[in-house]
Amino acid sequence: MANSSDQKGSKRLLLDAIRRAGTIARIDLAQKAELSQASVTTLTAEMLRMGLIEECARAETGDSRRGRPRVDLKLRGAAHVVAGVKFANQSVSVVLSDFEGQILAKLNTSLQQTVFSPTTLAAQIKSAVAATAQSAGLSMGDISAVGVGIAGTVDAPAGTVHWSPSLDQRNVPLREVAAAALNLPVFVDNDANLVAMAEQYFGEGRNVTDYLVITIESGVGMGIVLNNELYRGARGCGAEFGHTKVQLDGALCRCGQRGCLEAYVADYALLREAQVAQGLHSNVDTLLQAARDGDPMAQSIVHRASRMFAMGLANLVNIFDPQLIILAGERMSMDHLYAEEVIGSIRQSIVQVDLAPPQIKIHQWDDYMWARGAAAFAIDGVIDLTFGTRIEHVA
Amino acid sequence: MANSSDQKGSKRLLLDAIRRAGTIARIDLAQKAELSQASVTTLTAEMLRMGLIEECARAETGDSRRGRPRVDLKLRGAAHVVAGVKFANQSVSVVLSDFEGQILAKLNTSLQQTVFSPTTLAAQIKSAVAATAQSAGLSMGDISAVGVGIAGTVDAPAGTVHWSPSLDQRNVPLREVAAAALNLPVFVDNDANLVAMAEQYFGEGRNVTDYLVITIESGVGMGIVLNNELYRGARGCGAEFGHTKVQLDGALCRCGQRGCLEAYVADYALLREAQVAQGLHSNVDTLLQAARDGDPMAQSIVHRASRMFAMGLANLVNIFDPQLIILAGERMSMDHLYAEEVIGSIRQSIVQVDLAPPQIKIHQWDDYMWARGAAAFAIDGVIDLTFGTRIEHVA
DNA sequence: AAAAATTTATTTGGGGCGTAAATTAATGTG
DNA sequence: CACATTAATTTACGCCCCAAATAAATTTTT
Repeated sequence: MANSSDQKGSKRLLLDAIRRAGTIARIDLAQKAELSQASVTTLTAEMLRMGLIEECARAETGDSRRGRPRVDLKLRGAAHVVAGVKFANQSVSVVLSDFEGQILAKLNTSLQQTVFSPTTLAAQIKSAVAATAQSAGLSMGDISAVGVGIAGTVDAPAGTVHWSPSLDQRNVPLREVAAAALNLPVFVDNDANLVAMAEQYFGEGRNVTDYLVITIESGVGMGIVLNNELYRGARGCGAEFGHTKVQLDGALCRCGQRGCLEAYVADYALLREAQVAQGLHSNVDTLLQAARDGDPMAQSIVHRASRMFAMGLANLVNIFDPQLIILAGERMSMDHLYAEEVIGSIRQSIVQVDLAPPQIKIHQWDDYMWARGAAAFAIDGVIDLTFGTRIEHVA
Repeated sequence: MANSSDQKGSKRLLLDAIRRAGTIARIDLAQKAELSQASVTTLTAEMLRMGLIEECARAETGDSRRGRPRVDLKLRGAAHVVAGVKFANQSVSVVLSDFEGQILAKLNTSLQQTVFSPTTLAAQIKSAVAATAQSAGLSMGDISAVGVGIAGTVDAPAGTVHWSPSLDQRNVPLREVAAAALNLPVFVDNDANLVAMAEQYFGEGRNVTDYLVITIESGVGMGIVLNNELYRGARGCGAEFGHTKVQLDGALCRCGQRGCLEAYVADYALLREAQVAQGLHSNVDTLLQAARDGDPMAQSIVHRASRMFAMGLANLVNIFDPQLIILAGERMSMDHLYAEEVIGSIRQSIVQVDLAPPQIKIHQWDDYMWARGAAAFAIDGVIDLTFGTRIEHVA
């Protein structure tokens, strides 16, 4: 009975510490990972041999300490190339990343349909990845793993998609299907979790153990990282922040229920109000501009959305007491929700204690935020495969 | 650099498994704990020698299997006596428990004041524990550890109380103070967490890894257990479910803010409405009785409280997607919040997926629920001390 | 009743992992 | 150049857990 996944393994621990630090000397690594210098030497030597990390010249800081100089270690970018795929409603975006997280290529492809069968969806992923690889002068054979993010409820450990707006079937074993099509290891997760991964690997979550990541796309998503690990809930359908209720019998939501946060802050919610109010403002940008220009109706719409959003966030603080909340967005059209006013409002709605309230950081990403998260997920998977901490399901 | 607390240790793992199972044979233990039979033999032998567990005759179930019969193991009750203390507004309740969780004695003492200095509070604890011990024919010397639960914000790992309604100072190192007074190891935690511990050790949480425990006393409390461990948040002031907002600019709460769940479902909230409505119903019981008797005003008050409560719980499900939610209460006066109607309402307000929704269990405890939780906390602490996984802070 | 089969528990020998302490390496200082 | 200092490596060892072999205790078969 091999204890398959309960121990992360010290190598994994060190690799994570190196990634978080960027570059770090062995002696500091020993301290951070709470291992002896001897173990660090042994384990890093092995990882050097495996090509996962490399030594690098120490940056020329005027650190004229005497004694044997430290030698910094860093991840070896060339160790692996992974692809991150975000499957959205209208498009597929792909990022090719090296092992350090450096982006080698990006590509966004628009889709002709919105709903696919599992095999055609896998084929879409394959062709998108192949095209991206080609643009970087690489072939599929150069890629070590593919991370796929998709909206819906996903059982990530199992690799199955219980339901997704992009799939015409339920309970699809997407990891197997895609792995067979691509002939590569594939890792699948809910798209909100991807952003949390992106923050953990490349963003604001690098040196924090417990945090929440909130995203606003067309809906409102959340990723929960506790004790450095993604929290997924019992059925893999937790973190549905967008459908927490902020008003009894409130506004009608896309999900069919009433009073969901999403029904107050999402694009469609703002536009719904805008139409009633004036019959104009066909898109969110013009609505927001009107609010900025002093239109009272527009201001009222935006103001209520902000307050509802602040209330939802304050509830999260009261429940989780996280170190940090990251508001991750790709569009500035949502900046009314990320304003200082909102953050101030949150501060006033949380339980007051002596201690400083959680940090709230706004992290603006580009359009490839999700795909980068998928790439992070793929890197994570590659490491697991390398150290045998995850069972592979590849054809 | 001893890695102090990152590994739970296999002995601890086995002990927990034995506790959860009640009685269990070694071979099943090996499977549950994912250890080899060899390790189970070795480790249980050691724990038998330490007196923590004991073999017991197999219950006479008609299991006429052939082969060497299994020998069940169980916790050895006599291994330790611990005290659990719940410090409430008007009273101190104490439970003396053996290592199995069997209650040896209980005692409730009413208090003359509500606010104490740290040393007098510690003295109160000491005299209450001593009196309870005496009633069971025991002395302080027979007690291995004391768990203390207190309202307020508590940093349990550090043993400090940042703020409590029972203390006249802030940031009190209550563990040290009480340990010095009692000359025993003391463990302090927030009272809401105690109930979660009680459920984990003696209640509905025994065979569940991820669950929430909701309590209603004068306020609304929550304990979060994730991955078999109490989640405490970054500052130790999370899980403030009672102060999550369910209504923008809603009813005024004791905490000074508006729209808190507590301001809709707590005793004082119901009575506030009752007064406005009719000027009668001086206590919750008569109000509830009036509602049952068909009084429309009373029904309206109770109905709204139920709906708000359901909304709050549904939000928790949407956020955590737990396996189980336990509604733990000591009084039936709150049964309107625990009714089937509420549970049905929750089911309708959560994100709908194919999978079965989380279980919701109602667990009615007696008045000593909190003190039993404190005892569970003390047992946990004793085990940590025994296996050296926690640093002791005793005088 | 003895032998065989079956199931559980223990013993044995060994391997992996990480450590403390000693050693080696590489630098600055006087 | 000796010496102090700091970092990294090597060495020897201990702990923990496991697979396999063995022992123990029972039922079934003959």
